[in-house]
Amino acid sequence: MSKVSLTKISEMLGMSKSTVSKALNNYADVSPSTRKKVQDLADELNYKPNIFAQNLRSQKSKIIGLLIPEIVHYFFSTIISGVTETAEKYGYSLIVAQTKDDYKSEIKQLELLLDKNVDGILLSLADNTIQFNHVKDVINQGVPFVLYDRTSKLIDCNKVVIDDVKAAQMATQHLIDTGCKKIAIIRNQLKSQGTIDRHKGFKKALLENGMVYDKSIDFEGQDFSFNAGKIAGNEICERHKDVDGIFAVTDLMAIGALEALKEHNVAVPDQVSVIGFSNWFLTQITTPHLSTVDQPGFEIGQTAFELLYQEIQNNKNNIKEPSKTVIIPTTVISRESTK
Amino acid sequence: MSKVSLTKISEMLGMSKSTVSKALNNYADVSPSTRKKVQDLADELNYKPNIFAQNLRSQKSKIIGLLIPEIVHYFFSTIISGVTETAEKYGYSLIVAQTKDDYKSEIKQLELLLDKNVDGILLSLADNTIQFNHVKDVINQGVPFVLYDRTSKLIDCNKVVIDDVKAAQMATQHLIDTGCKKIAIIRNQLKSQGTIDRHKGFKKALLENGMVYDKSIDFEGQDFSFNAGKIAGNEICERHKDVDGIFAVTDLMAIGALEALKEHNVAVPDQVSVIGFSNWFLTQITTPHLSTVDQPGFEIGQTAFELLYQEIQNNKNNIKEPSKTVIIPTTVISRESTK
DNA sequence: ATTTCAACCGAAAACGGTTTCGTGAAATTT
DNA sequence: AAATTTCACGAAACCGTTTTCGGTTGAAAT
Repeated sequence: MSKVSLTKISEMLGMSKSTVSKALNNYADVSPSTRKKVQDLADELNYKPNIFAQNLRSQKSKIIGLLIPEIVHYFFSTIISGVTETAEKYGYSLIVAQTKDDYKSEIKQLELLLDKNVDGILLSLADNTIQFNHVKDVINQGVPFVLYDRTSKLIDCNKVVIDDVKAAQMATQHLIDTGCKKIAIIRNQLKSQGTIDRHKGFKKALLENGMVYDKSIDFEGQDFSFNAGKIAGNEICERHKDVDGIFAVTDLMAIGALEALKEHNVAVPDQVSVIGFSNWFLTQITTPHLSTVDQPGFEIGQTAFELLYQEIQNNKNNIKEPSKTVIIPTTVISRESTK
Repeated sequence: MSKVSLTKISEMLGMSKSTVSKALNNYADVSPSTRKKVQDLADELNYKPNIFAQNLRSQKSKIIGLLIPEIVHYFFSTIISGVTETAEKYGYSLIVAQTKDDYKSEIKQLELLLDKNVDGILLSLADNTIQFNHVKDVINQGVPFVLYDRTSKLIDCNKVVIDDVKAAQMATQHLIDTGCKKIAIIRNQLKSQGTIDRHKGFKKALLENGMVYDKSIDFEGQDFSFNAGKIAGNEICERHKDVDGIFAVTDLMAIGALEALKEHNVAVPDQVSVIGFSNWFLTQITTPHLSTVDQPGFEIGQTAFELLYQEIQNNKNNIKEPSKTVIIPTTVISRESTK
């Protein structure tokens, strides 16, 4: 245990704990000689200030909360990684918890973080969160708060996101640029903002290139799983042989489609091109390697923390800035599944 | 802010803070009527005890530290998930940090956690950690501590692991049972204990089945990546056409080998069977689906926390138990890449 | 009428730092 | 030599809770 306290040091040296504290914290009003005496003894005894006492005094913990929909998920784990690394640079630690993509759990986890008195909170909304009083409450309490990735226009706070519309548009454009004439989309239900926006971007790209949006090759799965992608892929092989390009709103669906094409002996990309979304690790090890849109989780995490840190500083200095939204750029990554 | 403190409540009610505290904490020596008055006002004002003060008093934070070699990693993210869920049940939160599989960083992160006064630490050793004074120091300081997954016999503490020897033996046995006569192993250098043990298990299975260990089909890659697996797979296709089974010590290597076999038009599993190790998510979406050994991260995380919790309780009650090692069972998962 | 004993409450110490403010001595300025 | 400033330090309040240890009641037992 760190049994050695400030008080003990002060007693050993025969001075007051005020002086000892000031000596260690580089206050001006302590002479060089006593400063040295104090620091030497502190070093010798391997003194570490008791962080609980410091927290109580400062009402700060130097810990922030990171709330994640789903930890076991490539994209979100890169976000954890980005946040931890950046937080560490600023001397902050991270409490990580997951909402399991559930509204109720989100409320509960938020509550738990508040109970811990974290200095700030980073949140990506659960899929089925459509009411926001719980997060507005947190913000109104003055807790520094930023939303990342899954956000809502109904919440006024700092945000860091990607432009899903634009990213999907670019992905579709990539298919068009490489010669696709009839492009299908594979997606889940139009519930989450991400899916809605990607769908929008897809249609926008078609429109801008004078192509028609054909509802019969707009495939809606039950979720965004491998299987949902495979089912859609099968449909395409069996009933829509004229399709020569597929945009899937997640890599997993794209890979499912890839599997279906393979089983139907359809050559990728010669007969059909496929592009996914997110640039998960596994896109690099499929055959063929999957073209996709890079959704830079590390950078999103990094920026999210930096925004939060700014807010913490502003709070301390009593300045109030208007909320801003940072858009992290995405890029199309062209691999073997497109020409 | 939670501006309302115990002291304020006591002033409003005209009683001492001792009484208020006791009323809220269900002490016996407070009359039902005052207890009710206190609780009612506390509810009305939405009183939350200041956790910094509680921490200072109890010298506990109800936070534990989880040190991970690499966050962006399927296996380790399942561990985070298992630990958080279990910790939550016991009212604990989790600080997560990564060592990037580096000895120096491990020392530093351990130091940071101690500075935060966490109630306990969970660690999986970095690959290049071969000296253990830093962790022995932590243990000697009396901080509850358990090692998970990557451990060392040179450290005396609670551990939770899998039996790599046995798991590898079972994987190899599965190949033998499904008719393989000449089995290659693909692995990285024999440095980490995990690899050493899996290699050992592989040879043990051969021995017990009266098969010879052939050094020429023991492939050592530079790391355990997809590419290393693919390189070995190419070697097998080009120079060892009699091989009819492959055991790779990681799923990633197995998938690399799968890719090489595909490119050489070798049928899996008809000509060559392949089995990996870990049961990463991606083994379910390769073609063919990869047989593998399930390494249950969630359960490892769960057990690791429970051991730590036990240790925290024992510490509190001043009882000292001998260290124990819990072995989490693994199972062979037979999919399409083996017969 | 005195002792006994619950039941109920509060004063105060403790946890371990930080920070304000005051004070005496020394150094400097008039 | 007197007035002023600087320097170095300490006393004490403070952060908000928990917990020990008495003390004051009123009722029951002697």
